[in-house]
Amino acid sequence: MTSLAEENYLKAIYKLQERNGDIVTTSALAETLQINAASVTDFIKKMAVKKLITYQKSKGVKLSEQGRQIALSIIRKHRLWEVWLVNKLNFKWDEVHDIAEQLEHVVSNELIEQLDEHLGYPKTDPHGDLIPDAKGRFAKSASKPLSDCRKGDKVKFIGVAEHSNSFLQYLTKSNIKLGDELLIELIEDFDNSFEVKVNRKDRKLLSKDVVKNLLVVSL
Amino acid sequence: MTSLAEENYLKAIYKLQERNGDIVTTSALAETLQINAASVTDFIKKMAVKKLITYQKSKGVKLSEQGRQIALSIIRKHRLWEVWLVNKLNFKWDEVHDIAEQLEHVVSNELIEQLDEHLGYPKTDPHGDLIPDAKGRFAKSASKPLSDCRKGDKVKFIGVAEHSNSFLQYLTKSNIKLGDELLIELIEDFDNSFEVKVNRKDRKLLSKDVVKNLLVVSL
DNA sequence: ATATATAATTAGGCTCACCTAAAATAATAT
DNA sequence: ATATTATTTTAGGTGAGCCTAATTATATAT
Repeated sequence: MTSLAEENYLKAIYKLQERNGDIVTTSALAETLQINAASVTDFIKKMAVKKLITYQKSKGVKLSEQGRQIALSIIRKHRLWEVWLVNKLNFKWDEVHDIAEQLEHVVSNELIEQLDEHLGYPKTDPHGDLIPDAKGRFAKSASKPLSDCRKGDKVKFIGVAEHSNSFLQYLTKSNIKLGDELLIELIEDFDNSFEVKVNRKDRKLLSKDVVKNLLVVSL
Repeated sequence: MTSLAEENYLKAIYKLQERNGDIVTTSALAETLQINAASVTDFIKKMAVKKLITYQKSKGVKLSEQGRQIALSIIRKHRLWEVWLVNKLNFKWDEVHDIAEQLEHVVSNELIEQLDEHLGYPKTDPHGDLIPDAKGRFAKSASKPLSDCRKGDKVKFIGVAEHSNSFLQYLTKSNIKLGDELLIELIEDFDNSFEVKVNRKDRKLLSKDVVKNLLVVSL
């Protein structure tokens, strides 16, 4: 049985591995988990004994295959619960994270498979993140940041690279939603801001910090 | 903030108070929580300091008003989740308890109120138990055990006094469901078993142990 | 009323998941 | 290459929630 703390460590390690490459440092873990580095050292030693991770002293940690599977199952649960909260309970996409953080630790395979069915086997969560299947597999998305696109490109907005409430609320306020079509009309040389046409209607000005966090696919 | 352990103690005390009268003994709590009596003594002293209960040394505990409210909110959550599991996720009434025991500890008022709405504000859970409202109030049901009825009585089966899987499964197997009409055709003197007609169709023989756990209202 | 049995409490300990402060190691700057 | 800085680990400690064994209090039987 894996404890709540272990699950949170595994999830954090998984996300840091995705983002910052292979090996995860003690301090990075301490920062994301908001836990003292000394405590992290302590804990990862125990996790290594349990073969949830591999640990090289003073270098950092990596998920074992077993650890990766557990991390993915938690991510699966988290994202399915988020879909439920938004699609069935009418929550907004910036309101679901904290609740899903609690729900993701509920243990029952039947529950999660029934939930998946109830939701119609969604492929993505409300932020466009892919939902792994029961075996921890998911298709790699071909998305890239809008900031990597060129003037004239026509793309579809399918995900966010930044999940903070302030960013999500900014998009809501700006009426930019997953699935919207974006046409790049101009890229301002000076500040790398983008002028885009949304759904062939509204013209919007998006700052550099915004465009790098919008994930899109070519149309 | 009340911890997981505190919530479980409060719920256990509430149920024991309902069942066995006002004051709850250390040993009764230890038994229901499957925790050593010495640990219970320890814990209830701390709960008394927090004013969740009143505690008289060597006599037992009672819920404070605050403790009662928390207990009721957990029971509310538990029962709403059970309704969800049965009505929306197709679980059977004997499969939901353990999952609801986990879900009941998720903290979010918005969540539980949205869930309530999503379910159409149910009054009872899948076992016929009443669901308290957000303020911890619920109507007192007029139900009584079938064993208190007489020959010739026509009643409706609306709840169970015993929630064990084996009992619930027995009822399922016997095709006896909440809402069924029961007509008492005969009460056997020797062993207090009942012969009843279910929904004006099937004649069923029910042992003493069964009839005392079927809760009914007169029709 | 006293002996016996049952229940509750006290005392001392344990594990988990955290902490701070100090020491050791690794990375960076001169 | 050495000094400085940053990171990681070690050592020792804490509170929550449990444990066993021993003691004290309460209930029951004679």
